Amino acid sequence: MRLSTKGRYGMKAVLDLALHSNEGLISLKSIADRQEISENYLEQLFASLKKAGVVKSTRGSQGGYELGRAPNEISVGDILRALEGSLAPVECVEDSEQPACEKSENCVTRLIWTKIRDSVNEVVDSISLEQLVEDCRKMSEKCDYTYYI
Amino acid sequence: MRLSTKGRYGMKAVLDLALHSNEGLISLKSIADRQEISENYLEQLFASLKKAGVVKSTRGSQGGYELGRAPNEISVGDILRALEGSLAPVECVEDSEQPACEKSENCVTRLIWTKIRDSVNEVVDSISLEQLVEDCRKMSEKCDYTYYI
DNA sequence: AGATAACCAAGTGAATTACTTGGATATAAT
DNA sequence: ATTATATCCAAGTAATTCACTTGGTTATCT
Repeated sequence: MRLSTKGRYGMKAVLDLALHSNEGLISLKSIADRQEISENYLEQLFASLKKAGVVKSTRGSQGGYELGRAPNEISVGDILRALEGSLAPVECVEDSEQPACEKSENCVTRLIWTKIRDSVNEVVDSISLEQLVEDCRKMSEKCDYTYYI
Repeated sequence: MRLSTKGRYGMKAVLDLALHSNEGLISLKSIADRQEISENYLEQLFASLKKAGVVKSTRGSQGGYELGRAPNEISVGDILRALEGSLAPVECVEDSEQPACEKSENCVTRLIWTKIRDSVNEVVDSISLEQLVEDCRKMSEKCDYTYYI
C-alpha cells in the first residue's frame, strides 16, 4: 500500500512551488535543487500535474511553473491522483472502472476495498494546499522553507 | 497505492476458511481449488497469517488450518497487516519506525501520510471477520460460498 | 508403510519503478 | 541574430519488486 516516488516527490514539489509562488514563475531546476529531486524526473511529474490543471507553465527563458488554481482550490487528492492515478487499493474499485468482475455483485471483499478507497479519498480531498502552506509557515517562522518540506 | 496479491488472495483465503470453519480443519489444497490460487503461494501467505495468530495449523494427514481466534476477534486489519506489513503509504510513518528522518519534526507532508495511514487502519480495524461472514451468508442464501468471495 | 498435508528455502521470469539520455521547441536577454 | 534558459517529449535502462515455482523435509493419520 505504498505511494510511489511520483506521489511523494510530486507532493513535495507542488508544496515547494506554492511556498515560492510570490516569486513569480518557478523553474523546475530550482525546485529540483531545493528538494534534491532529479530535474528530468520532475519534468515527467509536472507533465501529469499540468494535464490535471494543478500547475500551468510558461515556456522559454525566464519561464517556469505556477499553480493552476488558487491554493485553496487544490487538494492533496488532486495532486496525488494526478500523479498516482486512482488511489484505489485494488483494480476492481477504481472509480472509472465500471464492469469490475462478474462476481462483483456478490463480492464481500469488494466492500472492504470500496471502504478503503473512499476513506483515503476523503482524507486527501479534505486537505488543501492552502492549509499546508499555512502549516508550513507556522512550523518555522524564520525558515526559508528550502528543505523543511 | 495498490494492495499486492498477498493482501487480496490472503483476504479471500481467510474468508473462505471462516466460511468453511464448521467442517473442521481445512487444507490449503481445498482453499486453493475453490479460490483458484496457487497452493504453494498460499503456503507462504499462511505462514505469515500463522505468525500473526490469525490462523493455526495441524500437521499430518487429515490436518489443515483453522482460525486462530474467534471470527469477531479477527479484523480485516489483522489479516492485511499480517500479509502486507504496515499499511502506511510511506516508510517514514510506519507504526514501528521511530526515527523517520531528521526533518520529521518540521515535515508538513508527513502530516498527510500520517492521516492516510490512520484512516486506512481505522477502516480495516472496524471490520471483523464475523461481519464479513454474515454479509456473505446474506448475499446468497443458497450459495455454497465456493466462488462468491 | 503409505498417503496426506503442513513446513521451509531458494530460485526465477515478468513486470514495475525510478530514473537517464538525447533530443526538439519556445521565449527572453544580449 | 545569437545565445541562454526553460519547457516539452520519446525512448531506453538498471535495479528492484512481485508473483509465483521448484524441490524438498517433517509430522500425523490410516
